[in-house]
Amino acid sequence: MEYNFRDIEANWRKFWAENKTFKAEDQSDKPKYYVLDMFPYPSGAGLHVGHPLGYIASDIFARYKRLQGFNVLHPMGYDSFGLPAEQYAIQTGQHPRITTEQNVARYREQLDKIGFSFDWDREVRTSSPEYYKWTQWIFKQLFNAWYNNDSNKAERIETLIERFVKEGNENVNAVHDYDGVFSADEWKAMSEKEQSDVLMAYRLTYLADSWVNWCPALGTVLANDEVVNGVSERGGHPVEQKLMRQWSMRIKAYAERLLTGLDGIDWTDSLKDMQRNWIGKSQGASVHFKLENSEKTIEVFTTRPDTIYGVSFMVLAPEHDLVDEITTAEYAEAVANYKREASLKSERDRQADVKNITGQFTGAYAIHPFSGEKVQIWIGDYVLASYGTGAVMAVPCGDQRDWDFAKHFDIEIINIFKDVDISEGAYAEKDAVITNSDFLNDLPAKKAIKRAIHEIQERGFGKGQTNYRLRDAVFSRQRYWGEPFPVFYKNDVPHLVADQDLPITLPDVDKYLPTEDGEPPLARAENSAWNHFEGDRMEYNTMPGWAGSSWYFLRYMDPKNDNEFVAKEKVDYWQNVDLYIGGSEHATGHLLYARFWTKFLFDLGYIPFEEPFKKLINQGMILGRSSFVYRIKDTNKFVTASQKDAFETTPIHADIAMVDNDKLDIEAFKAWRPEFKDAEFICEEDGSYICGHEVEKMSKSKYNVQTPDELVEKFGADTLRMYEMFLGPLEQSKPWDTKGINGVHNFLRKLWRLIHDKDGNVIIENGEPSKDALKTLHKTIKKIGDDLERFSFNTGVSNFMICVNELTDQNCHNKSILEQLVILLSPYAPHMAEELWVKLGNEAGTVGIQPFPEFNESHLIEANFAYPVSFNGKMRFKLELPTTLSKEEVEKEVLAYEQSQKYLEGKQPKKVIVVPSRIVNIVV
RNA sequence: GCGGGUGUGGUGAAAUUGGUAGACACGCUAGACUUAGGAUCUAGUGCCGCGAGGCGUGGGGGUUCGACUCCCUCCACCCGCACCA
Repeated sequence: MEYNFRDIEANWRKFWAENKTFKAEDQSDKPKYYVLDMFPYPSGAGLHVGHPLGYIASDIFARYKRLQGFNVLHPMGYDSFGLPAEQYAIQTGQHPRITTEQNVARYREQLDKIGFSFDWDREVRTSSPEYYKWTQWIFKQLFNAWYNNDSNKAERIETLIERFVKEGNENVNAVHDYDGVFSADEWKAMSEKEQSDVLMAYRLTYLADSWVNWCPALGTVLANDEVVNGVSERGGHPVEQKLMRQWSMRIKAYAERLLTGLDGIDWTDSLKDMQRNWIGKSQGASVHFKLENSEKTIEVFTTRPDTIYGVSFMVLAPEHDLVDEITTAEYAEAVANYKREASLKSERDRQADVKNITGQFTGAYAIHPFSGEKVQIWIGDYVLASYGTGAVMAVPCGDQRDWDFAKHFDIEIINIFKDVDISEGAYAEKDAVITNSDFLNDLPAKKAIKRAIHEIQERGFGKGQTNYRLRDAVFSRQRYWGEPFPVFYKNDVPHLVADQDLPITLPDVDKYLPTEDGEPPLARAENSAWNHFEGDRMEYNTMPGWAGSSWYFLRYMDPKNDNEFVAKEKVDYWQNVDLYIGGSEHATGHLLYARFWTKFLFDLGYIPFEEPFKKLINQGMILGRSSFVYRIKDTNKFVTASQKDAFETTPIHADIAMVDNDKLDIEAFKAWRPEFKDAEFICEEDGSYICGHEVEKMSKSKYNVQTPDELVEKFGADTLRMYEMFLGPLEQSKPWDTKGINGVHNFLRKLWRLIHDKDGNVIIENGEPSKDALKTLHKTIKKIGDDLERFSFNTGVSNFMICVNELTDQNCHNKSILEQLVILLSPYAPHMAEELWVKLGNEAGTVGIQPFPEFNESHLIEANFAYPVSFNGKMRFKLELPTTLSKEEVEKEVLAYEQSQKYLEGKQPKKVIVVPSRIVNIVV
C-alpha cells in the first residue's frame, strides 16, 4: 500500500481538533515554554509559501519542547486592523469587518492544512471588541501616567498631581514638554483647562500640536517607521511635514531603557543595531550662545564641546522659533524666501538634495561664550528642526557639513587641531590634540571633551547632555478601521471614558471617507447614538496599526478574560516569550513599540518582566522565481530561452502554474489569454519550450506566487513542512523553487516502505536491535537534537534522510529503533509520525508527549572508524572518540583499536598524539 | 559615508571546538526492473588528465603538522540606516 498522505493527514487533523491535543494548561508542574509567531495581517491574497516558513520553524520547536517535557504555549491570532480592508471598503462599500472575517477564514483554512500545533482556543483578533477593549484600557493607563526620572519609571498621574499641589513643578524631575515653572499656589489657582494643559505635557500619551508626517494620498498621518525614504511604506505615496494636533506616545521617556534592555536579550546583532541606530543616543553638551543685541540665547547641542573654539558661525533650522525675531531688516526678505523654499521641499527632496549646499545669513550675531567673539547666525536646511534644539554651532574644521557650508559661503575656518591639515576637508576623528583653544590647549580630544563640559557647566553656559534621535510616536490616524479612542471632549478638554463603558466600539458609518470638512471618517457618526458621552463629541481619530500588536502576546495567556487584560497569576506563570519568530521588517516598528509597552506595564506593576521577547529569530524572505517567455518583437512568436539572444525579444511573465522545471506547458499557455491563442513557438531540439527565470519578490502581477495549498494537495503537509525547512538556513532569504520537493517526498515514502511491505502490512520485529541500527539511531538522536538546539532545521531534514537510508540498507525493522525514530520525526512530520506511532502499536495521539529519545554515546564507540591520512610521507590515523574519556583512556582505546586494523599491516604505532580531547593522530 | 551579513560543484546546500571539503538532496549519465508510480533499484557525477597524478571553499598573504574555519589585506554582492550636529 502506498503512502496515502491525503487520508492520513485529514484523519490526524480531525483527531487533533476533536481531542484538543495542543491545548495549553495555565498551570502545570512542568516548566513553561512560550513559542510565538508574529501574527499575520489577514490580507485578501491569502498565504503564499513564504508565510508559513517561520510558522513551520516555530511549530517544530514547540513540538520539540513538548517532547522535552515543557508545558508549551504556542498560540496564533490575527493583526486584523489595517489599511487594505479599509481601502477595499472605500471602493466597494463592504464593511471592513466582513472583508476581514472572510480573509481570516481563508487564512485559518490554509493554516489548518499545514498541521500546526496551535492552541486555537486562545486565538486573538486585534479588531474584535473583546480584544480592543483592553487596547483602549492600556491607552487609558498611558494617559494616566507620567515618567519620573528619579525613580526611572512610569508612575500614575495622581502622584504627579499630589506633588504639584504640594510644591509646584520646579523640583519634579520628569520627562515632559512643559515650558515654565509654577508654584503650588499657582497650580491651585489654575482653571481646569489650564491644569489639563499642564498635565498633558507630562502624560505618557498626550495630545499636542506637532510636526507630523502627513500622507495626503492615504489621508492620514504616519509614524516615522511607516515612512521609508520619504514616501509611505504602504503604497509609496509622498509624505509631507505638517503641523497638526495629534495624539502621541512619549516613547522618548524609555529611550535609555530600550537601549540598555537590548544587552540582556538574545536577538541578532544586526537587529539590535537597527534599534540602537533608531534610538540614536549621543552624548555631549548643550551650550547657550547669547545673542548680540538681546538677552535671549540660542541653545545648541554638540557631541564635540572640545571644538568650541573652532566655532565660526551658527546655523538654525529654517523652522526655528527665533529666526524671525533675530533676522535684521536688511536680510528679512532673503530669509523669508529661503524659509518658503525650504517648506515647499518634501522630505524626499530634502534627502535627495543632500549634496546641494543652501543657506541664508540672517544678519544677526551671537557671542561666543568663551572667546566673546561675534559669530554669524545663518539658517540652513541641513539643520533639522526635529533633532536636538534645531540649531548647531558650526565647527568647520571638525565637521564635514560645516566645512562644506563654510567653503560654499566663504566663512572663516578656524583650525584647532594640532598638526592636522584641514585644507581639503574636515577632520572628524576624536584622536587629535587641541590647540588654539585657551584652556583646552594640548589636551587630546577625549580629555578635552570632559574638560569643556566641566567648564561650560562651571561658567553657566550650559551642561552635559545626552540626546536621542528617537522621536515620540504619533498615535492617531485619520482612518476608520482601527481602535476608537476611549476619549471624549468637553469644552475642548479631552476626557477618558470610564472603564465600565469600554469598549468604545466602532460605529457604523455611511462611507469610509473623511467628511466634507476634512474630519476623519468616525465624524460621520457624529449624530448617532455612538456619540453619546456627556461631552461635546467623541475623539474621531483611531489608533495606529501597531496599537493592538504591542501587547497581543500577553492576551494569549488569558484571551477570554473580561475583567482584566491578563490575570496576574497567568502572566506570572507564562512570563515572557521564550522564542519569537518573525520578519526583520518590524525592527523599528512593532518590536520597539512592544518593548515600550511592556516596560510601561511592568512599571505599573501589571506584569513581572521588562522585555517581551527573550530570543528572536528573523526568518528570511522567500522570494518568487518568475518564469519568462520571450516574444520576438512585433510578432506572436515565442523563442525558447537558449535561443533568445538570436532575436530581438520582449520577456513576458508566464504564470508559474504553467511551467514545470522551466518547461512551458504550451497548450496551457495558449489557453491562458486570447492574445496567445495563435502563438507560435521556436523550441529546443526535443520540442520543448524552456522558459527563462529570475528571482523577484512574490507578487500576483509577476505570476510567481506559489500557494502552500497546491503543494499540500500534491505532496502533503509533511512534505511541505520538511521541504520548506530543507530549502536552506532559516534566517537566509532564498528564492522559492520546487525542484527539490520530490526528494523530500521520496524520503517520506521510503520511511513508509521501511515499515510496510508491498501489501501494506506492517513489518516490525521485536527483540534486540542490531549494533549497526543502534549506531545509526544514536547518531541521529545526537544530530537531530543538536540541529534543533541551534535552529538548523535544514540539516535536521538531511539527517533524517541519512538515517532512513542507513536503516533501509540494514534492512532494519526493529520496533524500538523505529519508535525512537518516529518520536524524533514528530516535530517535522507530525501526521506521518502519529500514523506510524499507532502502526507500531502505540496509543493514538501520544507521540507528541513522549520523552525526547536519550542519546547514548556508547553505541557509537564500537563501530567507530579510523581513517588514514598521509602527512609528510608518514602515515597517520584519526579516530573519533567520546568526549567523556580521559586522555589516558583515549590512548588505550586507540592502541587497542588500531592494532586490530588491517591498514596497520603489522606495524606498531610510533607515536600517539592526542589533540584536544577527541581527535587522535597516530603516527606510524 | 556608517552598521550588519554573505561569498564552497551544473543547483539548494553541509562541514557543531582548526582535523578525510562538497554530507544530504536536486539535476545529469549509464544500466536493471516493473502490476506505468510524480515509482523503485544499481553504478557514476568538484575541476583538469587516458593515466599516474595535479588543482580546488571570491583574490593575495600569514599562523599551524593540518585552515571553508583563526589573523592581515583586497574584491564582489545583499540588507539596514543615512545632512542626527
